Amino acid sequence: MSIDQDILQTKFRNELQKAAVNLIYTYGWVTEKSKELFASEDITPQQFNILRILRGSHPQPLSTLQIRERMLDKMSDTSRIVDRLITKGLVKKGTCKADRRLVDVMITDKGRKLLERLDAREDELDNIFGNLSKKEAVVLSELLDKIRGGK
Amino acid sequence: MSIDQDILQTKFRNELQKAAVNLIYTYGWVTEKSKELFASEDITPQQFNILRILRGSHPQPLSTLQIRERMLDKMSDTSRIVDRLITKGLVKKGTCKADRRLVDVMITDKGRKLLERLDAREDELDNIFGNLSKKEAVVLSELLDKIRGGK
DNA sequence: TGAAATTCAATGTTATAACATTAACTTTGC
DNA sequence: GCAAAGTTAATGTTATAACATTGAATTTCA
Repeated sequence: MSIDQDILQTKFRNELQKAAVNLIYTYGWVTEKSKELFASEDITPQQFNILRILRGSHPQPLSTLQIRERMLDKMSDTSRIVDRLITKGLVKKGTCKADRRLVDVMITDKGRKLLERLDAREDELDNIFGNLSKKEAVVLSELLDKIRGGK
Repeated sequence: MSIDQDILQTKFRNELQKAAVNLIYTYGWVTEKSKELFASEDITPQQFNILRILRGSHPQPLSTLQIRERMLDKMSDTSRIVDRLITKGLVKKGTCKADRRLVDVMITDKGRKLLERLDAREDELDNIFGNLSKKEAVVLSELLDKIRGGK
């Protein structure tokens, strides 16, 4: 369905505004879809993001700042999301011995097993964008890069 | 800058995943930019969204549900955002006489004056997408529509 | 008509974003 | 070596998303 029909606004000021509204709307649609998958493991997209980052570095621990640098959402509230993952037993943390300001955050076996279960369902994630061909996905990425390009 | 360089992840599983990550990342970039403009009037994007909807119907009031239906983010917490706008004196509400379950929400003169000040700066909003040509914006909208197309 | 079902706004709860501040710790410069 | 500056994680605050529940009001239907 086109953006004109999906929202009740019938006219846009210009094509740029229409594309901007469409981007915001489609983002909501995509995150909504992905949440369904994560909810089956009782985690949120941000919690998944941190788990994936920690698996990437395992068994090397990462500090809160290192995790934040690798997140899509740079300003996110890493300390508190990590604390929620600790409550769930999916990560653990301790003080870094070399620099006691830092914390060593590491994924637990339980956390890694959870990710393995999600790995088996990667195709469901890909299916969210399944209506696009590979070529269309490339064009989309190029256009998105270009939006941010001026900076 | 391309998405590969913007985030520290060097490889993606496929072009679909790369486009998905790029969409999420670019959404964050765009909303960040637009927030700067709204912050100059001390409102948030969601509060702006509701004000704009109410201006569209003025002087006819809308119920909470009617506002929500017109918002980009359907599940958003309309009652509480409206209450924050009331605190700021930008909207007012009363009980609908025809159906006392509903509330009549209407934009105030102060709210309309705020929107008029932002109207004068529409070009700043357009500039967020200014790196795209009109044709590219059309292609982007078509691709985004297609993502959601399969339902 | 009157009970049941439905609609609607308000409110409660948890997770997050974005920003500011604080306190602990380390590095720098003298 | 020590004071000042810088770094880091934690915490506080406000706004929001998403979901569930509640209670008031209305509609449906027997």
